[in-house]
Amino acid sequence: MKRGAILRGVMPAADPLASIAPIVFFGTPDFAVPTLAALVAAGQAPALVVTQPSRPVGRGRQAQDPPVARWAHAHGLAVAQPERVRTEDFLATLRALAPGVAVVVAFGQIFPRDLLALPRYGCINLHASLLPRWRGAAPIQAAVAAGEETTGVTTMQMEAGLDSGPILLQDEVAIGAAETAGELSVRLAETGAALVVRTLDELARGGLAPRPQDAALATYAPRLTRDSGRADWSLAARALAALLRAYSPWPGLTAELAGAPVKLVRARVLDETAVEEPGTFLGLRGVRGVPSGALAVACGRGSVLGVEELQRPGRKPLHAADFANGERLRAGDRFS
RNA sequence: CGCGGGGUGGAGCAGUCUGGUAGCUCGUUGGGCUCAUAACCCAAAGGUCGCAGGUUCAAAUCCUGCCCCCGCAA
Repeated sequence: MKRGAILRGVMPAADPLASIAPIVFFGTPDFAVPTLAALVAAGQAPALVVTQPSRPVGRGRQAQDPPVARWAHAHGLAVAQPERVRTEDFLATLRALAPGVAVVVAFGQIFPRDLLALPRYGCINLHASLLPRWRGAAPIQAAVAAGEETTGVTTMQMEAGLDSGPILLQDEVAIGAAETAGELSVRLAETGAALVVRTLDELARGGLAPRPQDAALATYAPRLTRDSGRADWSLAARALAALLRAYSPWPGLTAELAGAPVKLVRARVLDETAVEEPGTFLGLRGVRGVPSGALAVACGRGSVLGVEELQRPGRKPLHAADFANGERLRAGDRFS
């Protein structure tokens, strides 16, 4: 083929993408899958997919491969699942590949300097925020929790600091008024996948102009923990609603009622005011578009939250009216 | 054999420990009342108590096995 082209006097332009090959992909959860798929679709299938080892997951008994591992296996890609990437063994494996670039998306392990310097074009990370805003492990949740209306995705050149590397490309994404972090994450993963493909393309053509981050504008989004989600009723209903969306589906926002935990599954700000103590149940309210209504609960500064769906541990999520019936809720009962 | 909760009229629950054929809050249907309401009053329909076996004069309740649902293990 090549030869034929030359004979016809048409020098094939060297494929620019060849210069950054081979690609090594690092990623683990669902968020990383669209990027991997996009690379393959763009004809830039990684020579190696690195992902976390299988771990026991779910109610069932068995260890399960992380989503990226499953996808890679299903599509015949080479997969490595090192317990730790910072071992000499693993670095040697990588060196043997002589990667042009590493693409890192929600991998879950910190890269040692040796690894950062290993690929000829370095390591490129997809981060789910508009850096320098929301560096760290939970950028999507942080943006939603802060009640922001816009966030985005960033590709950056990785360096030793946490999400501090020079910005390559960014794409803005609007946050829906009722959108949960889980839902937003799905959209950002898609947007990010396209951005990564574009980034690699421009990298290969030499068209990227890395912009250093303004560290003064940086904010941090620490990893959420299981008990991040305690409902604080002294907060304004608007803040509580934002937190609820941010902590959905994990870790969830939990309150206490009658001495036992209740998870708040869905809620909205109600257009009314209350003089009762924060946490006081005010009654069942009709809400347009919500057949089962909402439990009105007093929050900070007289605001009122309408809880539309809630769940007791070990039970399935219930709509407001069902919950109120089953629990024999009466106005004046207190959440805490 | 990772830990734990649960399956009772259409919905959500109580009753199970201390066996004696089923109750609560809703919904549904019919009627009444009201300017009006996820308001109120009256009446009615609707249940093989997850499945199978066992113990017993008698099982939702005790014993055995099985099926299904869900929470937590970042």
